[in-house]
Amino acid sequence: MPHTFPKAERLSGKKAIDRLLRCARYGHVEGIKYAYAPDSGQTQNRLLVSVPKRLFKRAVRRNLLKRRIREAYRLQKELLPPGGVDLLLTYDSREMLPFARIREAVAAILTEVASRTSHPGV
RNA sequence: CGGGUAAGACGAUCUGCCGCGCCGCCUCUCGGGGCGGUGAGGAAAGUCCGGACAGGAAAGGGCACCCUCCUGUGGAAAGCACAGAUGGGAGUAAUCUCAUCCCGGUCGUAACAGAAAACAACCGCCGCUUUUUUUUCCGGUUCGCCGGUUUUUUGCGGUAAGGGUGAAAACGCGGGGUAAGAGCCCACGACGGUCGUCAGCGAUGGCGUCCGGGUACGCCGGGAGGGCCUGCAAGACCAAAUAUACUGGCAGAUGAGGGCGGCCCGCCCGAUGCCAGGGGGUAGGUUGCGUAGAUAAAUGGCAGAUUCAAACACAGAAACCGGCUUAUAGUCUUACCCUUUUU
RNA sequence: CGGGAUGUAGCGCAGUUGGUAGCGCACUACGUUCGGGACGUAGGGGUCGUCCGUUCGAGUCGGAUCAUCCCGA
Repeated sequence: MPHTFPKAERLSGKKAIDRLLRCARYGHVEGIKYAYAPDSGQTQNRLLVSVPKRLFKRAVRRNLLKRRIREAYRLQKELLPPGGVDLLLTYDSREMLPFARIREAVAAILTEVASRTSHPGV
């Protein structure tokens, strides 16, 4: 699997986001809250990244954190097999976490979501 | 050498791997793929001014309301820039910084302190008057006193020099003058103004001349110039689903259609129902939009090298343009100032 | 993104032509009561969001800055 992140893998549009939030199941690891909803009808997974303004007032810092989260997802996306899963990652710390910590957190989230969506009976 | 002032520039570069937005070309199994190009700032920020652009309102003009206010030049304009003028303030200095139209008003304020905060009054000083003289002194004496002077006291008047408080005290100094005093008068100086002249495009300044005498701040009025309101979430276009103005067709009180559990019967409610066209209009999309131009929003991650004390300043375009203000590690250039040392 | 508004005691608010910063509730002490509440008396508590400027003197006037809140598809 190539480590790419094209436009089709980005979650956009008001209806798609409404569907995700309405059907979402939530979780939390260190520094990041996440929500996911399977069976979006798409063949690939889609990702939405958010860093609240109330945590970081400066746009430069929000942009940097969003880029780090996206990069962490791009490099580790094989942990979550493609199957129409929509995923929302929301930053949830007042500290600027370094890239290594964010990568670990995203890996944990992807592993957890993959186990729950691909083996629903377990 | 060190410290400082002013003006200006930069505020990372390169290599490897992976990755992103937009544009062009090629390929294509129409999902995509390949190649090339391009891709954040000096403030992109705050939203403090101005302009374009867009919509709304409006015959024209005035009042009201709001903003601006020394001079010249630049500029589309600006609470803009540059250069200057006058008067303060900071600094040893280079230099920085603040203020600024004109005229008027029985206009207001000046806390505390102080006699008084600008009208005056009070203490004091001076003149006249009254009173007290058992109590100062001098002169005259008919030895009873008389006149003057001094002290005390009453009233009237003159005066703003003195009152040392305050952030601020009614031009300064010298002389004359007076009962005592005062710009009351005079000389010099300071301040404000008239006129003349010279310099300057001008604000203004120099010189001469004559005149004047209560300060500071604020408020209100006057003059000149400018200003309609709202803002890209403005505005324009395309346009699902649902409801529907309007038009046409069909069915319909001889019951269309709906409800009672899916069908039949039965019961109940009952005048519109179905189809097609169609305008406005919502979600959504396109445009507005730019040789960066997205639409949940692109410049990043990892490793290394370089100059190096350190690559860790402030900070991310969302419609555009000209300014202002604020944040900013560090580096460089030019001019100048100060201190110390050396020559 | 574009428009607005507000910061004063623990909380809610006053505070005009600049001159000792106040009110209500709350708090502390005392009184009252067998005890508590209520009531009465007395008292404490303030970088007036922050930094400059004007002034002899700013909560107040003029700038800048920070924070919070509201409105607009």
